[in-house]
Amino acid sequence: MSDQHGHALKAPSQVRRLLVQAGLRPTRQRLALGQLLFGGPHRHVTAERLQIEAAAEDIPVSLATIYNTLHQFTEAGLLRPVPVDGSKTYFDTNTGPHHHFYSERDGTIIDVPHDQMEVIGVPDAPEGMEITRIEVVVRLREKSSRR
Amino acid sequence: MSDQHGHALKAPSQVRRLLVQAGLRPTRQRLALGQLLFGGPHRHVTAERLQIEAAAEDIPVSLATIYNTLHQFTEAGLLRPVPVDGSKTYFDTNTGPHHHFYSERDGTIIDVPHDQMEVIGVPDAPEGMEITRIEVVVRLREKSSRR
DNA sequence: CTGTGTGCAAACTCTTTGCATAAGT
DNA sequence: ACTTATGCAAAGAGTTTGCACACAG
Repeated sequence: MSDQHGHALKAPSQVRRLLVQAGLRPTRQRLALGQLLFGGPHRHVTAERLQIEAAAEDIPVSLATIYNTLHQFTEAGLLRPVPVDGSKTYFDTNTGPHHHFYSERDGTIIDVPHDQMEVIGVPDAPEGMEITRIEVVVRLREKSSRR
Repeated sequence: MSDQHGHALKAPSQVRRLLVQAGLRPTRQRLALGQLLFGGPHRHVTAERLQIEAAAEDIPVSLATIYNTLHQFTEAGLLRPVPVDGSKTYFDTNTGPHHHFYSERDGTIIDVPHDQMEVIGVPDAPEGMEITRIEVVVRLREKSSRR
């Protein structure tokens, strides 16, 4: 349902519906964060960044609530953590199948459509286990200026 | 060059040479940690685990030194951090091209030989950037106990 | 009203740092 | 001796938790 690898673009009323369907009360904070997350193109955010953006919209939300909300959204399937690197946790609004470019220089994450890059030869999962998903991260660095 | 995807198996004298070549003094602690890391098959360790193992070998090493050493080894190209998930940092003694299984249940990492699993259709790097490497993590969970 | 959500501050985990002491060459 | 490494404890970063108050239904 809805768009998996397109854009998340949701109007305020749609964001409200999203929350309600997930069994989450549409509170001021959750609506604001939901709007920031799903109101535009897909994005990759950290808790810290989201707090800054919320504050800029004159809806200051405590970090505790940001974390609570990010986890609730994740459990509801609206977000997905991206294990790129380092200590910070990134959350991706795109929960569909796709992969990532990761710039080691500035920590930027860029989506790579699923149909553009594919993994072949995936071995069977060990006995009693099953594959949840396959994550591909293409690490980038600044090109060296000589050759 | 040595073996990239075979085993790390090094005798004590070889470990000593490894350190010296990397410009690191072969101290008691570094030799012990080096032996634990490179003395057998390739492995994936956390700082904490390494400390426990060192202590078991009657060479107690402080956590600060463990971290210092892991980073020095990494800079020397003897180790490589594996960005699987979560807050802990895993270090892989296999610095050659290969990929990983990651068990979400117990945090176990298993190597997948590079020639067994391949990524096709990798897009060009953005302007001015180049690809350092491609990380593939196949996430596993216990097979459907429910649904 | 009733119960869930929020904010605050304190707690926690993993990792890093500063500085006095110990060890390698 | 001279220099670099180590250990300790304290500080830091990111994330979590407990509890009183606030707010949505």
